[in-house]
Amino acid sequence: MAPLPKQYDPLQHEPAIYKKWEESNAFKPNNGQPFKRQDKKPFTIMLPLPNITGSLHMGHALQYSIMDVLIRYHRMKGDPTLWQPGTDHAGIATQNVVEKSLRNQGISRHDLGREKFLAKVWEWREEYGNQIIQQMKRLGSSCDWSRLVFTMDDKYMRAVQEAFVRYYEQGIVYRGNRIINWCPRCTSVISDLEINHVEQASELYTIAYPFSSQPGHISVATTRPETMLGDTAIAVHPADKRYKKLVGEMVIVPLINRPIPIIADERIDQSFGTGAVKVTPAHDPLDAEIGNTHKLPIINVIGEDGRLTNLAGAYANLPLDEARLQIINELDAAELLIKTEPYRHSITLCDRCSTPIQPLISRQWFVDMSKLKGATTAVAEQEIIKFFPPRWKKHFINWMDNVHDWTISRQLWWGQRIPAWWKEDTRGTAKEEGNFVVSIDPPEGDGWLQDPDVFDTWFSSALWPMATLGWPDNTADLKTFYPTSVLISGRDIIYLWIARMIFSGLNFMEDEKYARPDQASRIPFEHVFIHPTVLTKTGQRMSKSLGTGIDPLELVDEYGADATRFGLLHQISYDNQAIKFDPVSIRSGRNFANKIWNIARFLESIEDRDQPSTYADHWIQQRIQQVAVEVTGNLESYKVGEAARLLYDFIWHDLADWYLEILKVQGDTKVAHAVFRDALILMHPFLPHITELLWSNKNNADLLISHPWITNKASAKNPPSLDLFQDIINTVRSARRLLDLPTKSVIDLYISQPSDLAPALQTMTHSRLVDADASSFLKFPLIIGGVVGIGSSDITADSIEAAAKKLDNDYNALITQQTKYQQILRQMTGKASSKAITAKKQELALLAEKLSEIDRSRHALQGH
RNA sequence: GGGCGGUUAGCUCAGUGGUAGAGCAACUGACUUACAUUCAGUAGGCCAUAGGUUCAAAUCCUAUACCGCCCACCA
Repeated sequence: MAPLPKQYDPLQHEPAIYKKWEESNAFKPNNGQPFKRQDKKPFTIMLPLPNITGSLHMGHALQYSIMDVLIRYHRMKGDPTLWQPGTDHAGIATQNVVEKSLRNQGISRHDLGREKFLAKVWEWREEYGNQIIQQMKRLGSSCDWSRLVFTMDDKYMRAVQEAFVRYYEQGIVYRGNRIINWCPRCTSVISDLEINHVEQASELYTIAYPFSSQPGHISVATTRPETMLGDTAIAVHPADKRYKKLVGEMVIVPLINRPIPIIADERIDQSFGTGAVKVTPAHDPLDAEIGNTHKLPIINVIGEDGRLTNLAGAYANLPLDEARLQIINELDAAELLIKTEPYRHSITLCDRCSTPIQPLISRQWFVDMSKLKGATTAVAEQEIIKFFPPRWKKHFINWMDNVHDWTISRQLWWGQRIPAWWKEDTRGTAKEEGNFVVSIDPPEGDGWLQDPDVFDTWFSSALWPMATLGWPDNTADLKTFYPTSVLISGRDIIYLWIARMIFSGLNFMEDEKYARPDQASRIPFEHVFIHPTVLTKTGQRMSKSLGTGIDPLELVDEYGADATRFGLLHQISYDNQAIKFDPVSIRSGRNFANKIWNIARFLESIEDRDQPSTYADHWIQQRIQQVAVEVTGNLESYKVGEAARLLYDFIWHDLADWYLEILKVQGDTKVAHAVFRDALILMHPFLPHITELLWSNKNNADLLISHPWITNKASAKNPPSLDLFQDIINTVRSARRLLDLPTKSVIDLYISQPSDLAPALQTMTHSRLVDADASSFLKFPLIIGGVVGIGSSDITADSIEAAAKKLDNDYNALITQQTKYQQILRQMTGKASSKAITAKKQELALLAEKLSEIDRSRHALQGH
């Protein structure tokens, strides 16, 4: 084999290695072999399905790195391992993207019509929809690509429809006319989870509503005067003394002269504004509830186009902001506008397009959460599903406790059509019951029209763990891989997706057909691992629109996939909710890969020798066993960052800095090769490409990706320690600096304890060991006890003085410490555990020893 | 309005009861034949503040401040 270059070039190797894996079938569970009677439980991760509009960002890069580490670890452990990939049609997001590109050509989707528009979306999807899959591969993700699923595959859509029909039959899905969040720009309803509350400067208007049968008025504060056209009551708190007598009176809505009653309701806050509130049941969620209680009429004055409706009389068709201006002006002219004051309050915006949301009443499909939340909360509460880190359990339960019914219909074109049928196609006229049929196929007979609406994207992705495995059929895959092992995600989709998968799974797997006797067998996954969010170095959110994003693929191109993965993983901690990403860590990942590369080069270059094992050989063997145990433990508990750091420190410091330096002089090369081989195994999940490459360079017949993990237990109770050796070397090195000895001059060295690493010691310190402690030697105490003596003709009077000063300083520092420790020991006596006291006494003994060593050294110095 | 995180060296972060660590940056030295994407070393911290528990607190408890995130129907 040609000699390896000094520097590892990841770009030259990574794609070819990936190809080798793909061709080997390693990504498939059991290497693609049919399942026999499995003794081992499968390990399965469902990929949080990326949108087809997506391209890889930093958050993905981290998430996929974590998942790939766990997948590869379990695969090597011998678990039948499945990483199920797929993409999401992403209704609103995709429709918006395609609409935007059409708009650039001056076309609206309405110009094309539904069918032609959908054809365009499919075209777009063909071209760009799998971009992120390619990017995942570049990162080394070992998904089973043969199972790639798209949420609008025929089979998947069938499952979605099936779920809807079953929910309907169970009475969980219903069609209702209720107040919902309407986005005028998306022209669709959206769910409570797809809105954002943003604080904004605005005005609070106080408006006079005159009494109808007496002089005077009642004052009402509002931030949205235009909704007054839909007012059907004024509400006050029943205990409010100011208004008690007025309850039951009628007032006139200004400008439109509609009489409405004053009602009493406990939901009113007496302390806010005037304590009297206008009630607009059609356009405010709280008002809708109040209206419902008091059986108030509902007047829809805001339409789905964001303009006022015909019910707004003279204001019909006006855009909202214009209507507001006009109404304020007219109120002012009529002297009914009492005051206008600046006011900060939060408005709701569409999560997708930041358009202000209009609450309005509309006929939509809903999932009745009251029927699902109990079981869902229970599996979290009883830890049938476990959260990592555990604090997310509380978040989850809290959200479930307060969850509202879920609006699942969307007025979009791109998506999965709702399988409901009726005779008239005018939406809204279909009655709640009796006037439509819910079934996958159209009902018998002519004239049935399908509901034009599509499902919320999350309704379909909620079925992901089941539907990708073949549900509603009770397939072999479903039997084998469901429940999956762990769901790994950022915290942003805990409610949008994770919660919905859980209640979908619990509900649909209950059917006898699946033979799932308890909740533990129905849940979609056993663990939920919430990983940190990736922020910019300054703690900002990474976003394309803010220009704060960093493209992970650029990092991959510059430093390689392994370096990018490792750099990210090295930065995370199990308990952290966010990392401030610094690209320097990727460079350091690249350096680490290079370090590994050069360790391999070095091991290639040394000749095998038949030397007996040294103490260092035993030490490194024990160390890697320990590391293997700790890394394994960390991976089992999702401490991926901790595992990465452990490996980094072991490889760089223990193995390269110490062991290999010793090996240059003495030691068993067989041990070195074996330890490095084990290190490659342990590092493979983190740096899959370079480890695979070096593995094959070592003429291993198998692929590392499929090689068994190290499962030995750490054996030695008192593992050998290199402390003394390291202490000697460090002490000699700093003594050299102190004495200003030329780097290359060979010194005489006496050590108080013998070492079987004497040859290495001499080389690493440029010294010649001597048996006896000559009186002319300068003595330096070791940290762990003992002393080294240094003799050299290069020692000058100046350097002796410097050494004396240093020793004095050290001595004084130790005296201070000794005093402190003695005091602590006195405090501890009689109160602390005997173990702690013994430890403290030992520390003191060591201190005393060091002090006397220094003292002797000082005396010796004075002799010079 | 509620909840959850965080606050440790210039920067990014480890460290869950025994008196503080790493990497990067800075500074000093070295092209030591695996690696200058390297090696050896130096310096740098009242562990946010105030109380409390304890022989002993960065660590446990309580408040406060600041930063971040999540949830929420205050017109």
